[in-house]
Amino acid sequence: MERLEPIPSLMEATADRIRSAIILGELPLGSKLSEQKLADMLGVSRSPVHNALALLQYEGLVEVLPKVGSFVFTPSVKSAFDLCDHRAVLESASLQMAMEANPNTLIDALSKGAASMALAIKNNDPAAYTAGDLAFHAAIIECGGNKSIARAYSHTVGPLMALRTHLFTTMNTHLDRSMEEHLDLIQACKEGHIDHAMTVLSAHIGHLVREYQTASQSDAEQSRG
Amino acid sequence: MERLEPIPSLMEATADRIRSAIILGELPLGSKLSEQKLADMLGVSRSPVHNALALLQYEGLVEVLPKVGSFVFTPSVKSAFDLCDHRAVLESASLQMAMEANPNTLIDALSKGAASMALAIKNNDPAAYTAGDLAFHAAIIECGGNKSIARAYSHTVGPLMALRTHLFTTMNTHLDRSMEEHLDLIQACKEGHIDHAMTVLSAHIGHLVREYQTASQSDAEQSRG
DNA sequence: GTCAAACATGTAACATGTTAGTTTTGCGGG
DNA sequence: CCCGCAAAACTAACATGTTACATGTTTGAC
Repeated sequence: MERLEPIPSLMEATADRIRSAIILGELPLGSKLSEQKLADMLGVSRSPVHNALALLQYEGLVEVLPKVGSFVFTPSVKSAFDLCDHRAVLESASLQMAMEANPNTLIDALSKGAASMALAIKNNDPAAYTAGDLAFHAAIIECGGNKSIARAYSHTVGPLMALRTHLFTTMNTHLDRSMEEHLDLIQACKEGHIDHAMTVLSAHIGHLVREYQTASQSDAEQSRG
Repeated sequence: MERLEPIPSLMEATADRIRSAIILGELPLGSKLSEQKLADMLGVSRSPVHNALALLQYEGLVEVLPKVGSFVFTPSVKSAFDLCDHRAVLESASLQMAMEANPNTLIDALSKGAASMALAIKNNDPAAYTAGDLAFHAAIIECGGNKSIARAYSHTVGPLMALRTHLFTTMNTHLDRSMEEHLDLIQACKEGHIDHAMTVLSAHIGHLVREYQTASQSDAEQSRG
């Protein structure tokens, strides 16, 4: 019999709902999260909300001030850079590990991700593109085969997704260039050029950083204007 | 006025006590942690214990099976490797960042750590040596200046400390070689040879991995014998 | 008028009762 | 003797009452 997925606890379900709300931008950055109000809103008691907020604090999406309250995280430009650099480090290392251990598995997984991204561009479906992008990069980590790195990586996903959403109005993602970089990466892997692949990957994430930077600058200008 | 450090909550204090007990080997690997019994033992109610266990799960020191119980983590050889590799990745990256940003600060911090380690060897004080070692490597991360990486790094510390304790009977740490590697690293930094410094660092952590491996093999043989 | 101390209010942390799910055990049938 | 099933004991998850803390406001002294 197939291993069934564990039934999510109420706490986890609560965390999922709050996380989604943050990532989707329904809860603005920095806004206060009263445990009582969240409990009433979600129709549960305070316990699961309390524990869910603790979990989200570990993920970096929520900041908890003891005895005062919880708030949606307020990322600085620096922290966005840190997240991106961190991600680049983990992905580069995983890419190298994957290429040394089982390059074909990696290339297959990357190709699959790239295919769904290409389809998304064709259909002009940004959400699908983002999903494909996530899968592409998750595949690198997955193929690296290091559980500890995978865990750390997963903790960068939520905050970066939230950033992307909240800066979306001013972010103009260059889908074509992004797509091309992914294909370059696959090509480098196929040719066995690990160093070049790592360079491409770092550059790719570097572009993401620069987009966050310009987006946050635009945001700041809009705030002043 | 200097910023005072925040008073730890009961939950955090509870987590600290359980963490220490695991790292010091008072709670054996894989042993069951009943929330009720821990609460009675520590003289607190179940709530802070429950939340503390959730925190320790996030740190990787305990595994929680919903509705069943919590257990001290049971590291496999693979997971020990993963932790070491992960650490090597984070430290290498931080070393590079620190060398590019403010090499002198880094060298000062490393020298300070190395000094206390040398003193510990002179006094034949293994605990002090471990503390100096921790400070040395923490300094690399600190000087890297990336908060996201620092957070991930801190999550590798507890499990690795616990491993070290539990394998201590069979681990014969080569203090002299370890000390020498640290000094080599500082020298490479002073000369500005970033690549060489990263190589030395990776090799140093690689030695740690190999010690875990031989120690766990000895353990296995003892179990059979 | 200014400053500080008492107070009122709102908050999460903690304690504990209740519920629901899991594991173990013991008994009866094969 | 072994297997299956049922019941009991145990466990954590959840709900909620209580407490202690943080913070903003008012008031009284100077």
